Amino acid sequence: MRIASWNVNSIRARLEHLRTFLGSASPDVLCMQETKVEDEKFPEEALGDAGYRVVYFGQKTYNGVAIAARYGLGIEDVKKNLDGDEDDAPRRLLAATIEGVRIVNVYVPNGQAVGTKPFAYKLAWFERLGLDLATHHKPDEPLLVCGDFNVAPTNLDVHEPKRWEGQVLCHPDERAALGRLLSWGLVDALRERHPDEKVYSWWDYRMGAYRKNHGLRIDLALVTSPLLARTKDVWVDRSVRELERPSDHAPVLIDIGESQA
Amino acid sequence: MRIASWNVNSIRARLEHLRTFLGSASPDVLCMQETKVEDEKFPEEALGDAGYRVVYFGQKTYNGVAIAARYGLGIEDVKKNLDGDEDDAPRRLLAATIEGVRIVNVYVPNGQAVGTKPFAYKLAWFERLGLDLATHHKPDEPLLVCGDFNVAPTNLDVHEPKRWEGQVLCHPDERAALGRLLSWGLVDALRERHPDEKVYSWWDYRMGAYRKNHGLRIDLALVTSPLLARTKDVWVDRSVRELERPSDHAPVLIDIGESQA
DNA sequence: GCCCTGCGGG
DNA sequence: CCCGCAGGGC
Repeated sequence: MRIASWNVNSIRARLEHLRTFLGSASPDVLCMQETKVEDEKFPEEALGDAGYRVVYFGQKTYNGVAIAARYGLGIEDVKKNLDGDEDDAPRRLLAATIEGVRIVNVYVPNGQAVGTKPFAYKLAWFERLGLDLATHHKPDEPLLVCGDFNVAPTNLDVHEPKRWEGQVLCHPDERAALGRLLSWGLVDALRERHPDEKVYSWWDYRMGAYRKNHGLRIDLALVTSPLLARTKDVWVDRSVRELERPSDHAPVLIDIGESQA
Repeated sequence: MRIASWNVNSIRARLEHLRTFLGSASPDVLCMQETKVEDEKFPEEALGDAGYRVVYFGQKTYNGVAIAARYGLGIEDVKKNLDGDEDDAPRRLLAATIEGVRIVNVYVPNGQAVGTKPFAYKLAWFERLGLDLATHHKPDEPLLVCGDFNVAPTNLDVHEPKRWEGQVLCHPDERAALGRLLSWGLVDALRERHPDEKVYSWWDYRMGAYRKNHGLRIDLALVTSPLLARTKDVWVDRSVRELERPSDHAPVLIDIGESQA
């Protein structure tokens, strides 16, 4: 089973690229972030025409998450947002079980700048995500937590660590929060498979960052040990980041083999 | 010599279509309206790459006119706006002499709604245009006045005259104003050559008007008798109106033969 | 830079 | 329906 995660930066602005990606990478499941569309206006038909059933949880202008799965795959036990989130909370989490794999699709708050209220909200959101996982799951279940984490785990995941040191996306407090999440029983699958590779998933639209490969790896696939054992490979597909008017993120993909149970 | 007139509805939003049109119709001269760009930001290079020299007279957001002529053709005696227009007047007229033909490129005010102040301004603009022509030209000169006139000359130029009766673009006062312009010594070249054809040049973006061919002919090529004698044909080229994200107008083209003088 | 939301103009 | 613009987010 191939699962992809992609911050599309507006699903309506990215429909053509979405078709291109589904056609070329052919994932069985696609987790999307920053769909930026309320559910009533979600382009369900376009996904259907491409051969995917989709569940979505979005809002106007900001945030919004969705999971598309190839027709024939069941999408079970859908969960929206974190426990305790009010109805008007930013829509940042969508979880579902597909082919026995629990998939938690997250769009972690960006945090704006270190020391701000949004930054505190981001750190708290990480803690609440940890609580959520501990409440509903165990580290020995096949669980994938993927999405835009808005944190580069280590300096290996940053093109120019000096320039980013202490900045939002690279701050020790964010890395520690991610670390606590991992310590529960998750592994950063790409880094596990490719311990030394410089791989990025996001390049700022500004300053010609993509052209210069000034990127960060902030889109992650975290897996429990039973899923890690089934993981064949993890990689970033830059092809859609090369197109005209792309999302600022490239998709992360993970190939998972059959369960031996 | 082939001269085209096209309301592009933002030249920057239409650059790709513009290249397509110049490549397929291959006009020697292209008069554009609603360029919607200040002169400092005019995409002169794109036109140059396509093989055209260009003069322009535009402003931010609204209006704006330009004339492109194939390299090798001279662009002489450029005139901007009507006599008496202040510097801050809407930029709606650009005239130039090319290959001995005086070309007056106009974007007549829309008029918004009958009875409004903009409507009165539109009627006054027509009168001032007439004065301008009478001041600077004679009906026995080779003169072309082309552009978006925002008037459908007769009900033959309207897909559903009943629905448009008395409305702006079809109101008797506008038609009379256009009539006075013609009475000075101009002929509606397309109608002269095709007396009974239903031909439209503009279709509202809304209500699927193009799909239903609910159009109006408001883009005109008016010629003096010496030019009429040289006119081989006049037509509307719908090809660029069929593309994705088109202008709401289609170009009008006129083919003019060599002077016998 | 590129996305969103309104708004005003057509 | 499709432009432009301004303002905010990332």
